[in-house]
Amino acid sequence: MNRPDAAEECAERTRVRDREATRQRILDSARELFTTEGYERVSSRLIAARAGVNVALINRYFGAKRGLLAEVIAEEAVFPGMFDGDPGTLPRRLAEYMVDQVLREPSPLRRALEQSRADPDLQAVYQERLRDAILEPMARHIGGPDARARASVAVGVVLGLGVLRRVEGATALRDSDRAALVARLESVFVDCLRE
Amino acid sequence: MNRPDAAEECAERTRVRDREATRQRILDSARELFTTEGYERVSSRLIAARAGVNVALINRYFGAKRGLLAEVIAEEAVFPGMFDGDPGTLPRRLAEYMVDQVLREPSPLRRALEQSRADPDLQAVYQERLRDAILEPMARHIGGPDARARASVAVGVVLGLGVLRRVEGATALRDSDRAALVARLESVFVDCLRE
DNA sequence: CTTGACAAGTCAACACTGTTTACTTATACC
DNA sequence: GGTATAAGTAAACAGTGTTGACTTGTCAAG
Repeated sequence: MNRPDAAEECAERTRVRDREATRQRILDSARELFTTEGYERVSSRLIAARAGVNVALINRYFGAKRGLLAEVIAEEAVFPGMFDGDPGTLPRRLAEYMVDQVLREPSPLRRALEQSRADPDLQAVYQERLRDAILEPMARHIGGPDARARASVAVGVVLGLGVLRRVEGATALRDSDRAALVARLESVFVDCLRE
Repeated sequence: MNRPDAAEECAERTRVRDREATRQRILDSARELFTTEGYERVSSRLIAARAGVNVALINRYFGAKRGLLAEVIAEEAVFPGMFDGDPGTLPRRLAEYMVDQVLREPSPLRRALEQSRADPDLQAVYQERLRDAILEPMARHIGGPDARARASVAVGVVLGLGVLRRVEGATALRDSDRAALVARLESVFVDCLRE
């Protein structure tokens, strides 16, 4: 049916049986769909169809649909380069990062991932990511006493503004003066992080 | 089968056909299950079974499952009495509220509802609730220029600490000194809200 | 070159979800 | 007392994630 001629299948020969290539196809399809549609809106069958593979391969290669999301999350960078510079300028850099994330549309993947936090099975994935990629690096970066507690408050602000932007749109913040908002957030982060 | 005798059914007579009572039974069952299990973990059929009614009645009375959650959310108070007192003491009261919400286990319903934010169809419900029950009251309460923007930042902090507590457990914050944490958050909220 | 083993890929089913439609039945009013 | 109307029911629909048995391509050893 879909193979009208055995000789014609050379046109399909670009896709030989290749575990790694197939895995990557699925992963690419998932990332694209999660990005544009969000985790819960995308079905396994759609991901598989878009990747041109069989549905069962998702579970074969990733255990389950959530394994796909876990992998997509794992390969996404958070706060790129934020914890490298001078710790004294971290509040300012955080403030600018937040404003530029709040004011402009957030990255589609970030948006999709934030929409996918409810899946109970994903809780562990998010927890690990939050701790290892954000909380701990920030705590190490600022140093001093109670570094983790101080970092936690700052991270709380970051997360909260993200939620506000997603749920309510953060319209009031997007309409306000950028410099004033950066200054306000900077002093907020200073309070969060000071010893 | 479940009616072995027509005369015996008088034992079941406590439940006559009563629209309002049935509606309430479903609502109670849903609130209890959403509270203990979370929205997505609870199926319509389970809610109906627990309420002792037919599944189809959920859609008859609430349109859809999400209508049930919307109603549960609507009847739940948020920030009780927070926007009544002196606006000058709002940062302190917010800080204490957050610490006592972060340190102790949050109300099960609040926890369940926070876990249910991913459902795309619920977005509008949460948005309306956030604006009408939190953002606008707080903006009115603090007054002054850019009240909505200032309130938005404070609400962002509130939301973020909730997310942090739910995802990561906010262990570092729960282990830190209560008075110090209240003081830190108070100054954070002062920064958020000051003109 | 042929054969066999193993991995890659497929298919159909399972158990579940929320929702709808057509149906039955109890209640209250004329 | 009969009947319209609402309350309640049963069964199906279309969809989900997931699984196990199956087929088939690939590659190495005989």
